[in-house]
Amino acid sequence: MRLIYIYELKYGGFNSGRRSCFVIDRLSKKDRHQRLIQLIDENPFVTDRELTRQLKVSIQTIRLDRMELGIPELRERMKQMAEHSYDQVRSLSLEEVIGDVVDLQLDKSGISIFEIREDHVFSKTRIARGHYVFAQANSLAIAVINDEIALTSSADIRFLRQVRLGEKCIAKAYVRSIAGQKGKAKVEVFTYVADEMVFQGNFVIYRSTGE
Amino acid sequence: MRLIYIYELKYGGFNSGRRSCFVIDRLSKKDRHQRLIQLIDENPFVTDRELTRQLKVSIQTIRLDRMELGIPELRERMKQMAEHSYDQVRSLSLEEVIGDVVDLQLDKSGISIFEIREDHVFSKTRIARGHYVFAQANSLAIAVINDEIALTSSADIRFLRQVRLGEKCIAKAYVRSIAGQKGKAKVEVFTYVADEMVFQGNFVIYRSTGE
DNA sequence: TTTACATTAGTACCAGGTTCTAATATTTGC
DNA sequence: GCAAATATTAGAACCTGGTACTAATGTAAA
Repeated sequence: MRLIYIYELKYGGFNSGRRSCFVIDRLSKKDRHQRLIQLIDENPFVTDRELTRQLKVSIQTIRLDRMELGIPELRERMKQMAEHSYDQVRSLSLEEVIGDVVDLQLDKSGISIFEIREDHVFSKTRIARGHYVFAQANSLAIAVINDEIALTSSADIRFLRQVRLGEKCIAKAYVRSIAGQKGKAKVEVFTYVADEMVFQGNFVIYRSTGE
Repeated sequence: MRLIYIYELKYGGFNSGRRSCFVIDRLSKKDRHQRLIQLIDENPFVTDRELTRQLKVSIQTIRLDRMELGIPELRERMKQMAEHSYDQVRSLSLEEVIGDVVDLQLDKSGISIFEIREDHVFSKTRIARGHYVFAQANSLAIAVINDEIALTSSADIRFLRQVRLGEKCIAKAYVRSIAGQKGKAKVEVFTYVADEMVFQGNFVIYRSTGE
């Protein structure tokens, strides 16, 4: 009985004391979650310890909240940002000629080889960025056209399977139609890694002989 | 004397044993430093432990080397990269990546700017190579998808008019559908030079949340 | 009042280090 | 050939920013 009394006193005391605190400082779980998301969004470099100060709850609560919200720890957040920026910087320069043309029969067909290196992959997955595979095919499609000016007009492409670091892409282009003196040529390109087709594209190439 | 003798034996033994190791496995300090710089440059996410394997020296040596060369620890490197990219996203002026992302609303839309320079054009015509315009759009389509792994599955693209040296390409991406937890998202990208649309693409992006 | 949920506390453990001391290995100079 | 200088390795204590887990306690709803 006495214990209960003490508890009641405690409750009462804290209640009247805290209730105002509640209104001013503390938030409901939902609101705290919202605020947490906002704070991390504003500053992704914030530690749990700093969050406890701002939200006035224990560090365990912060961690439970992150768990529930699926927000990774600071280091993981930084890592993800770093990887992202690394990928961006990496994708810098597409070389002038992408792939080595090893065979070329103008207006008929061509073959080029392109090896996927560090620069061409996403650092996390080591899978080639699509535009490199595209660039190889696009360059070949243009090279195979025997014309002063040849430009890609449109393309319909499929990435059939991911290409990984170290793999050699062999692109084969076939001219399907040339369409007269001036106009559009259709070129089909298939890219293989070993026997496996990894990319297929139908290119429409604009061409104009003379000027 | 006996101790010295033992030492000499040891030296001799290790020498003849190690000398070959030296030639095959080990490098001089200078060479190791060069290699260390190279390795960290190639993959900034490498830990000291991984470096010990590659350079065949103890972890203490790696750490002394980093100290001498002023290379910070992995976490600090990641932090710097993260901060750099964070600053980049916040500020408008960026390096020449394949398009500078100036606005990004994940799973919604994004905008990137890419200026066509000498490197990006056919020297003869001064018209941009198609794959650069494609790369800008492709990178943006992937960046706009809020996912661990996002890869281009297929694309349907149109080059509406030639883009010339010095022109600024403004690509706008819109996520049209996300298709659940795992699967394919559709992203539409329009690239403009001033008011004129020069490129349009429909990308199907493969995405996989978690792993 | 009992039950369910929310919050807090505390412990052990981890990666990937720093900092320091100390021993040993190898090279260099004389 | 030997001492001094330099290079390498080993180990312990400590740090940050966490995870994973157990357990107690506070608070609201039935």
